[in-house]
Amino acid sequence: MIWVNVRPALPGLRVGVQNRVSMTSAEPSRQAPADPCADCDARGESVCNAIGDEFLPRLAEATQVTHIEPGQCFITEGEKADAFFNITAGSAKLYKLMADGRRQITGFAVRGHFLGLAVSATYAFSAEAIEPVRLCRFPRAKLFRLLADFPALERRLLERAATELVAAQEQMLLLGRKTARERVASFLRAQALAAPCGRPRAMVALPMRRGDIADYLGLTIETVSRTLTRLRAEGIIEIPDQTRVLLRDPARLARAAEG
Amino acid sequence: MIWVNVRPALPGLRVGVQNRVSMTSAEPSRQAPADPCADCDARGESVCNAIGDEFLPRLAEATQVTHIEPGQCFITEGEKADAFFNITAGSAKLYKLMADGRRQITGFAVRGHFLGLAVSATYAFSAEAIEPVRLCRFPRAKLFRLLADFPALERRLLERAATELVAAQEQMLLLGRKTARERVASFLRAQALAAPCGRPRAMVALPMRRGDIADYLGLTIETVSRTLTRLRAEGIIEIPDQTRVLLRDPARLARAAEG
DNA sequence: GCATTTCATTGATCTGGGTCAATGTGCGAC
DNA sequence: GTCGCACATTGACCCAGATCAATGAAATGC
Repeated sequence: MIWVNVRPALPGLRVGVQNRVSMTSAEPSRQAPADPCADCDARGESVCNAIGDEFLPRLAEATQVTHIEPGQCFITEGEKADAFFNITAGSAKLYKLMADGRRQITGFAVRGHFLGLAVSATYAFSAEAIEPVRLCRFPRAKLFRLLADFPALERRLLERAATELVAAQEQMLLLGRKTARERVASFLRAQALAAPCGRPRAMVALPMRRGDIADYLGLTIETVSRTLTRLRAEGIIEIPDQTRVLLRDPARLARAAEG
Repeated sequence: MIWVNVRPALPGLRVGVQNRVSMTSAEPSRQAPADPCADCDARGESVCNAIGDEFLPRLAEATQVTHIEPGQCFITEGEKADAFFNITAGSAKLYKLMADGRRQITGFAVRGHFLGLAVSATYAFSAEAIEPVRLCRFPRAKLFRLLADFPALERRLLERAATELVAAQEQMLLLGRKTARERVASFLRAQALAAPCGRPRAMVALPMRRGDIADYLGLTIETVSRTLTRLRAEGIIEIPDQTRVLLRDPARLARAAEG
């Protein structure tokens, strides 16, 4: 039994940190603003917006802006959890591995996602960039100090955690009880809704590989592919290219996602 | 395709609330203590222990002690989420249902478990007592006032949510990628560890039905039963009666839970 | 006591989705 | 261009676990 949809690439590859705060000169410039948090285009979607504008320097002091290339791993399951992350651009996959290589992707993270909430001393999952990722790295101690000083931030994190728990329960239902067709249909619907920008869209971006979708839905690459082909044959979706799907008939897709 | 391991019983049955605080007379008695929180035998395992002894009257004022009989439902998916719950005795199952009756149990809750963290206006899951449950019911508004006044409580809830998220990810791995044998073995191990009292025990209590285990592990009753029988035949476990399992060979059970 | 109900176990058979294998289909390098 | 590589798709076949069907084994009622 071989379930490995992972390519043999570089697990746990570590990535250089680019600390914009300390690198920045006194006068702001277009490339490297004096205060990365003030100019942050992900502030609207991020938990950090619980911190008022007047305290942005304090926030900026606690974080480091980092860039991750596709395929690179920036969190490794089992390693010491010494930092938290807020994704401000790009997309990543979060996953757990078994000893024999079986993989379960537990979620995809996009702009505004906060990672690393684990209480434990070590990370419970790994995270790898799909598209180029820009993220803010918060050393553990600094984040805790922020949490102590800004109760609103803690409240925001609690809300996030609760939302993720609800999503996790929905995913358990999918993995435990849905058919392959229902899983793929549910996934397409969820991706349409979860798009970083606003309301549901007919054109869904799928930056991840088929193998990633398979490992997220508890299926094989072949079943994902066949199911997409069948949905297309039924006129429910179109597949202009490998990374995009057009939802032609959202109502029938919704029905396909349930019984 | 029929997956329904639910018996046709009374969904959404509501339960009378016994408010001990207001019912209690001025002088404490053995049956109905003046301050239920001061005498709470679940305080050690509960989030409320973030609130110092000196504020226990305030805590007691915010909650109602309630008793739920086995089979009765005290949270119903989709209903208005107007309260939170802390279980102080007994055990319950948490689950999501599909329109055709397919059910996924997302977890079992025992003493110390805090339920209802959903941000949304409605509950994302249902909860039904397995053994007689005693719980503290916190009206939404009162809990929020507590949270505002006791940051330590909020921190505790955040820790709980993070822990549950980690457990949910582990369960996704189980549901998405493990074989029936691995699932049952993982479940038995987890139950041995999650016992309300202290460290792992060889004798594991299984108060839930086989159908509940099946709906938790994404299997059928028959597969759960056959798998338990096989583990017994191999000398890994003993099954003195339907509600208990003795782990004879924890090491081999651990191996059975992985590859 | 016996009848009834509920739940668990066991066996026989079936099937959705996994496995194995071959065939597209870009896309970057040269 | 065309070679090579990485993915995705498609087809043939198989098997773990679901389904269907009895049969045990406790618990409850009368």
